[in-house]
Amino acid sequence: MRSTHETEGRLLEAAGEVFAARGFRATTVREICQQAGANVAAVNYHFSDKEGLYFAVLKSGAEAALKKYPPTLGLGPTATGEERLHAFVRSLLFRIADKGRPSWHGKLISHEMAEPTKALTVLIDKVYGSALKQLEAIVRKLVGRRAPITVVRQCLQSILGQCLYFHYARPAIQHIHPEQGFEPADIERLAKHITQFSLAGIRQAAKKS
Amino acid sequence: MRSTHETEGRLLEAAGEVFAARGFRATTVREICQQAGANVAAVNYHFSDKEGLYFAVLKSGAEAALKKYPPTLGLGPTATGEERLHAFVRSLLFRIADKGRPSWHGKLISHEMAEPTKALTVLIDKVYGSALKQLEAIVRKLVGRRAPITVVRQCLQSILGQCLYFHYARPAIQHIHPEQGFEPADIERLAKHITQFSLAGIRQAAKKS
DNA sequence: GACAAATTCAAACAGATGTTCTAAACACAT
DNA sequence: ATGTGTTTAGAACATCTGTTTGAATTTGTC
Repeated sequence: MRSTHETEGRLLEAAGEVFAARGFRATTVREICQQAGANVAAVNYHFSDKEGLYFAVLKSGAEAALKKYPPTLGLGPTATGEERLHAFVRSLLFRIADKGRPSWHGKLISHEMAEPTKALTVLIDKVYGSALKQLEAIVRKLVGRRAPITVVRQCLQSILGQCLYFHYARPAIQHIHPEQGFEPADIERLAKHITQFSLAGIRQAAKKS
Repeated sequence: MRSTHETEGRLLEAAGEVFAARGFRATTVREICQQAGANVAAVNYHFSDKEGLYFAVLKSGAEAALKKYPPTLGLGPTATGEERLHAFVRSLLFRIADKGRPSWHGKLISHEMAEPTKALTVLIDKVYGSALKQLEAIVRKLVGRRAPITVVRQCLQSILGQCLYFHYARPAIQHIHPEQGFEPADIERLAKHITQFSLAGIRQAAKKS
C-alpha cells in the first residue's frame, strides 16, 4: 500500500508514541498498527512479539536521545568543574524537556520505573552507565580526593534528583504551577539554578568530610 | 464464606497491592478478587466499576499515608528554619521508604505520574496541597522576605526533587548501587545530607537575590 | 517478462477480561 | 420462625487481545 520496506520504521515510530502514552500492557497492537498504517500482523512479522517491538522501541529511543544530546559535553580539557557540572545539568534537562521525536523515550522510562522489566537494567548498563560515570567524575573533582565515596554518591543523587524531578513530576508540576514553562529559556534558567544550588551543596558536603 | 460485611475492606487492601504492582490496566479484577477471597462480581457490586475501586484505593491510601506520617511535624513554635526543614525532609523520606501497609500508595502515584488520570489532580489538591504550602513557608523563611517567589519555588523543587528521587528512581538506584539500604538508619543519614545540601543551596540562592 | 523470496493482507483463533444475570445465603428487625 | 433487604456465588456474555494462517501482492534479480 504505502511505499515499501519502511513499515518497520513506521511501526517503531508509532509504537513509541503509543507505548509512551499508555504503557506496555495498556497498549494494543491494533492501535499501533492503525497509527502506523500497517496490518495487524505486521508487528509479529517484523518483531515477532509485542514485547520484541517494545524492546526495540526502548533501545532505538535511548540511542536517539543520546545522539541528539550527547554526553560528551563539548567542553575542552581546560574546563573547570563548575563548567562541567553546568554543562551536564543543562544537557540532561534539555534531554528531559525535549518535545521532539524521541521525547516519548522519557515517558517510557517513567513506565519502566513504575513497573520495571528486564529492559530497565539493560538500558542502565548499556546506555546510561557512561553518563553516570561522567557525573561521578565531575562530583569527585568538586568534592575533593579525600571525601569518602558515600559523600560523592549522595551529592550525585542530589543532582540527579533535582533534574529528574522535572521529568518525573511534570504532570504534578504543571498542575501546581501552571505558569511554569518548559521552553529553552526556562530550561536555561533552571539549569543555572540547579548548578548554583548544587555547587553550594557540594561545597558544604566537602567541608564536612 | 468469610465473616461478613468486610469484603469491601479486603477488596480495598488486595486491590492496593495488585494495582501498585501492575498498574491499573494490567491488573485484572479476577486477581484482586482471588487475593481478597471474594467472588469476581464483588468489585462491581461494591465499587460499581474497576475504575471506582481504583479511585477508592487511591483515596484511602493517601489518607492512610498522611495519617501515619502527619505533615504536622511535632515541632514547637520556637523551632528554627533549619529544624523545620530537617523535620519536613525526614518525614517525607520516611513516608516514601515506608514498607508498611500503605507502602503501595507511592507506587500508585508513580503510575499516576507516568499516565495521569483525573485522580492525580484531585489527590494533589485535597491531600498534598497542605504539605506543599508548609514547605513553601519553610523555604520562604530561610530565603528571606525580599527574595522573589521564583527563587522560593526553585528551591522548593530542588528539595522535593532530591527526596522524591528515592521514590521515583528506586529500581534504578538499587540496580546501580545495590549496597544502598533503605533502613531507618539509612533514611536518617539521607535526611541529614539532603537538609545540609539544601540549606547551603538555599543560602546561595538567597545571596543572589 | 519470469521466478523465488520477502512482505502485506484479510480473516480467523484461542484465551483473557470486565461486566451482568439469577439464584442462593445471610443479617437483622419483627 | 418469618419476612425483607443486603450480600455473595457461580455461570454466562460480549468484547477485546495477541497471535497465527494461508493466500495475495510486491520486490529484487536474472
